[in-house]
Amino acid sequence: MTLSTRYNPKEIEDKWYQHWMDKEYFYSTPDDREAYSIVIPPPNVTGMLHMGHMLNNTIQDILIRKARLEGKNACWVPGTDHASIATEAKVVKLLREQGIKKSDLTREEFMVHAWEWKEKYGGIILDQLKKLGASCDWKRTRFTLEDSLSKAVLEIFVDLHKKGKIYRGLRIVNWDPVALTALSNEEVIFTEERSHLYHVRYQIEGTEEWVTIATTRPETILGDTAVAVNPNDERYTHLKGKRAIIPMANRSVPIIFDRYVEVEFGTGALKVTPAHDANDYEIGQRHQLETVDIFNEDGTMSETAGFYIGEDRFKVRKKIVKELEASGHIVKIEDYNNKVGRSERTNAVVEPRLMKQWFLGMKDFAKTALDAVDSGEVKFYPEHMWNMYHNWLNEDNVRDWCISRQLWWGQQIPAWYLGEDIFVAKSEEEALAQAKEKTGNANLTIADLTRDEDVVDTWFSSWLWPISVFDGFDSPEELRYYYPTNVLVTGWDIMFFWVARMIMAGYEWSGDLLGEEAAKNKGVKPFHDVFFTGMVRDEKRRKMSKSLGNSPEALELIERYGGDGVRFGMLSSAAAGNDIVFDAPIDPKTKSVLNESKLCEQGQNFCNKIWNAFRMLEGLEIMDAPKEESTAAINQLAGEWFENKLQQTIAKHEESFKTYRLSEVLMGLYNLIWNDFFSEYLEFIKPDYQQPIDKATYEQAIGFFERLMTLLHPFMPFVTEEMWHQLRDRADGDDCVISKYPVAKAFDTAVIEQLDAAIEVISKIRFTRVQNGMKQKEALKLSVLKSEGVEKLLAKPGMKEVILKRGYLSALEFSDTDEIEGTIAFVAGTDKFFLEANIEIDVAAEKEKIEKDLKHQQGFATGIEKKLSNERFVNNAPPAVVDKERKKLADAHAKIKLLEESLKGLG
RNA sequence: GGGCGAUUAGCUCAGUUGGUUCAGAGCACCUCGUUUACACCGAGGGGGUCGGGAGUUCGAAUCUCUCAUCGCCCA
Repeated sequence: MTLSTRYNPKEIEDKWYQHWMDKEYFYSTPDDREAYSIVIPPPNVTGMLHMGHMLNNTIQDILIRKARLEGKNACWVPGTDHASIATEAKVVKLLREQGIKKSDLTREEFMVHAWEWKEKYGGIILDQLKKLGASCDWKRTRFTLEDSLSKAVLEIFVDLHKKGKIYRGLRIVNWDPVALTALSNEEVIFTEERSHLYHVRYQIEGTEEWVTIATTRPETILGDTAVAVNPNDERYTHLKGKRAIIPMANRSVPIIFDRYVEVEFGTGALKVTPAHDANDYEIGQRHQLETVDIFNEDGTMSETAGFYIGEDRFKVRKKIVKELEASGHIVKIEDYNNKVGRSERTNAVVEPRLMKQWFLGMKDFAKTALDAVDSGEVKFYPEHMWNMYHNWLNEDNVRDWCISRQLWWGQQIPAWYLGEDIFVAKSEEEALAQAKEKTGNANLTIADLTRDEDVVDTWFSSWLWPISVFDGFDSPEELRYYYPTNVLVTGWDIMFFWVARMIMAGYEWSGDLLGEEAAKNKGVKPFHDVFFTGMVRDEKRRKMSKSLGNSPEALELIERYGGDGVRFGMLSSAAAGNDIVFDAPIDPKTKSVLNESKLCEQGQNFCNKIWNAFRMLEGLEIMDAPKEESTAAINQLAGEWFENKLQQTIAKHEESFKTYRLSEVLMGLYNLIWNDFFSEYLEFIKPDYQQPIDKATYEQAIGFFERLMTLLHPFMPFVTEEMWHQLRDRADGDDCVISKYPVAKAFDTAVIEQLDAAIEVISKIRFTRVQNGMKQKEALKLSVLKSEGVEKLLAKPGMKEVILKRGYLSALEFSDTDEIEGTIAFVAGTDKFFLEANIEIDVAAEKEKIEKDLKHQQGFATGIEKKLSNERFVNNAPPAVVDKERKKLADAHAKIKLLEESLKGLG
């Protein structure tokens, strides 16, 4: 059978993924083995695979596959997040297209539509992950809104309420006038936007005097209930006890003195609108001000405003400014950049509104979450992420979490109202029982109670994810086995939304759920390590996102370069934790991103190289024993050398894995496989054209190849599985995905160095040939000036033979003289070699080259001499370092001597 | 305003506790090479005073300070 010269990932990748699924290799149940568990950061159920997902999930897959190869019980739990706001918006939109208004539906009817949508379109992303090779335990696929997870949400809501941590309060909240729901602080994105600072004058009541305030939001004037100045501001002290008249509304409001007001800002006088600004609200609280809410929920002016009722706030701003200008109230208008908060989901400008909402007190939680990381129980990679985390969670910054959302797609808050009373309970029955007890009225029915219409924030379910995916709230068995999970791999952008909160939840509940003993033995944290991946950015360093259109299509990339190629590309650009600039170029003509990537191409080329190296091996004829002793010696030497290189690499990679330096491991394997194994080892053992190879060497090569495939498997699962099966006839179930990961063994650097020295000689021979326009493969004689070192080196069996073979030499001889007619000399290591040259030697050019080298060596030697003559260096530096310097100097001197002699020889 | 990170070859980035020629990788570039596993290839090469300045040290890409530029988080 002849194999194509091209590796074709398409059918191969699908074939093996199906095979792994059929064999249920990704399926995990608790057993005697050590568990290695990862929970996926659940992508939005509405989501499509993007570059961030690919990076994130490739990393998780690498870790989980490696654990599996190491014989651990690897369990990667997949799933999706119900994403209240995003999904509800999608469903509402779809219904609108069908002519159905959400407001015409009951909650129950809406939920039926929403679930239909979810079943039909949701979770496409999980299938996309399969294309990438993700080895999730698909039987465990979870959804944050499924029954058992929702049940857990209600339970912990009730629990936290009992503990007094959840409360319902009247606060200024972030209101999204498009999604028509409150948001948490984390869901508001502040960006600087160009706007204006309006200076507006208010008349002092009963006088002809005016006070000028500065505001960016003149439309809120109608909700003003005071004018505030700083008590230390001498400009305004005379206004004590006076009142100001609000333009248009013609209401009179007090002039108050509050230290919050910045004297330097604007005019030093501030209009106070307690209903529409968090700071103003606090001022209002301090001075018992009235709050006047002038907006409807959709951001239009309300009846209370009294003007422009029903018109949008931003249109009204313009109209009011015009009106104020006409009435002479505008003193001046300045250009001004201010921070505008927009809803993360709808991009609507968030309106601060005074509302009753449910909150979770964060003080204690924040401390728990801080301690977990401070104490080192939970480790962050990269470490500096701790700073951001710490900054957010410190007492001054952390604020209570608004957890209620005015939506339907989510877990409905388990609170029932009867008059002024609130009953929080897991079920209606319990709530009713509570109500009966409280009121003493045994005749109450559930119809007398009104359930809270709101749902909880999506993150209020996802913070339980590491516990709830193992059904930890129902039974401890799986939790005791898989929890704490080994590592969480996620982008740092959801550090506060999710990571910090999972830590809080872990410490809050898992202790009780695990039971005392298990909690003590295993710990209650949700994960040991958090590996924060960087954001994937485009050429201009913008975050890749669908809305910007700057992200290549993930599936297109896989289609083009194969899953392995894309995995390689993602990872090779992603050093631990740093943001990555992905190389997908932008078409200058269309301005749209091209689904191309040099890095992925490199990965694809790597697959092809592996494939072709195998084709060479596969095409060899095999004989029992080598015909010649020299061949046997070379093969023996090559095998020894590569075995040691391999062990050296494995050991190094173990260290890198510990700190999640995965791209380092991948590049290491790339070099080991391509350079050391293919370019050196295989070339050493490759027999002459159409000659057979001996069985032992062939077996050894296949053995190396096989181990390399296991090592590479976590990174490039498809090509390695394919090669695994090409390399040998395999019994059923003998698959690379479950092969045995090599354990690092001792290695001998001396063995590595010796052959490396020979490789240097070979390389110099080639260089000499290229420099002098000589043929690469013309058999030439090489001589070497006798030295102790080179004699010892060449005495090693196979060493001389390997130089002869790879240098295309006719002979390799020792010489006693340091000048040989008709040769070109070069220095390798500290030895001088003479390559036969059947050409006219350009003496001048040769001299120039030697002089250049000589100059370099002399400079190098001078540097070291200076160092060594410095007493403080010799006395203070560790002896090993000094010795190395001495050795370096001796080598340099030896080289200088050889070069000088060569120069002399040339005349 | 508070905090974090970055600045190394034309480009994208590695460089772990300061010490093996440590200044590196990939891509790009240049020269040569094709009946020999692979041109998605092979052999060889050029290219950076590690953002500027100062300091600590026997020794600094690495530590400290400072300036500059860029990016980000929080207010």
